[in-house]
Amino acid sequence: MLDPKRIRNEANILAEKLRLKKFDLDIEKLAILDGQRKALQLETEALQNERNSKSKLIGKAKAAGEDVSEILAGMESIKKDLESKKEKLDELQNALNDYLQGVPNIPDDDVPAGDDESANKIVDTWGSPAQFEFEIKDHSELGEALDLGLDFATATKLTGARFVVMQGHIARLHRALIQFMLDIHTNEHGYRELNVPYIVNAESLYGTSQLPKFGEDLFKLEHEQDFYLIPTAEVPVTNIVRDEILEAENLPLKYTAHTPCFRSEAGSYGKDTKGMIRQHQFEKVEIVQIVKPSESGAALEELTKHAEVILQRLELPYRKVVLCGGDLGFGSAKTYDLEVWLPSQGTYREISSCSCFTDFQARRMQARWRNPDTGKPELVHTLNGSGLAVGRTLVAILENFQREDGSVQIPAALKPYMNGVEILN
RNA sequence: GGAGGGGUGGCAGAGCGGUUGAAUGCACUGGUCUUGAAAACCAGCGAGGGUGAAAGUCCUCCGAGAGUUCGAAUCUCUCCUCCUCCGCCA
Repeated sequence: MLDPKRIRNEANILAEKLRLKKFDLDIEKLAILDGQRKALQLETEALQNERNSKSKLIGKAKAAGEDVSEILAGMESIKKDLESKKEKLDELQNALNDYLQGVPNIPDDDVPAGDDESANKIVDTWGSPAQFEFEIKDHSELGEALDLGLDFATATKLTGARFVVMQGHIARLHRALIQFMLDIHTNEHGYRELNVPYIVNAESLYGTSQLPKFGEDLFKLEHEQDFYLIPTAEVPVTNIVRDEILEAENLPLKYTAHTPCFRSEAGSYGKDTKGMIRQHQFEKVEIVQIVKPSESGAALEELTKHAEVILQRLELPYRKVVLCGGDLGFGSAKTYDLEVWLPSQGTYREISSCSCFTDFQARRMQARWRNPDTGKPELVHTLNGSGLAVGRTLVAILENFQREDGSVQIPAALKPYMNGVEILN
């Protein structure tokens, strides 16, 4: 959520910036609503004040044994008046709040303009795609051909479309990737490893802004309480700081967690129907940082680098792109996508998305730090990125390290995790 | 699942219908004292919001929500959550 004060004071500037994100800020509607709010709030609070001071008078008078009927006389009308005003005020504030909840974050100044992904800018390219002397296969062909490999048919029986069963060496490779990623982030990049709930409440989803706008992407549980399966570890991990005031010396907080992610993938029916690219359940190693506002720009660069290291160690060719305004996520001020080379598609596909949310999530969560310069609680900045999406990393390895006979070489960096297995066949 | 007891400021812990946003202690910040530190003493010290140029001022918040009342941290109801005991269980 944006700062309501800022919207009040700089509506035109913000509207201009939000146009980059293809969002049309309704300044007029906001001005009207806020004008009504202001008037009504003043009246309501004046009435509350009157009620409070008269009630205190009654208390005093009673203690002194005096007659209170005179003071009591006007109270009934104040009460009624207050009740109706309060109700209207609540309605107004809800309407304002609903609107503000739907306003996306302001893009950073260096975010390129553009309507869709075609306007994203390539920042960096690492490695070069291998040249194959034979006809290449895609990951599902490769995986299904393996004796102990990918088994989509069984998963369909067990559950339905967009799930997979991994067997034997592939399952091990999947597990090895998780260990490998977590080890690097904890040992080399300074993140604390967390194990978190895979089910969260609605409040947490509001905090990181999956709700109220993106509820259709979530799996909701049938339960007395509003419980949801997490769509990403970002939700439980970032919400750790919800309603907290952090001490400056404890910042930055750097967390990593491996979790499954559950997405209903509503509205993506035609896309990536084959294979493991888009599943209802996949696993991810997430990295999250909670930082002082002045440090969030540098933190995004660092965090993205941390995700890149994984790709480099795995010898997977990739490129780094900065998302243009139109492609930027709802809460993000700036996002780098890391895209890995997929030989079967002859293109780069997203394998990590690293974003800085500035104070957007922090305001929703009331996640603050005590600024020693002011002594006051101020909002933190939050960042997160995939480091990396495990299923897609597995796909990339299968495809990039495939050999003519359909076997797959394991990248050297994973050898310590594979119990001697060097080739999948 | 059953039975009982709790949830108050950074922490501990009073308050159980009226001048209580909340005693007291610890912690923290500033000051006095001291060569310096400690101790002692004095003062300050929750969060969110409105309004205002500012000083200030007003409103809201004692797990959450609803209710009773002129007035609720205090009374009633529902929910959440924690602890102890019993049962079941990976």
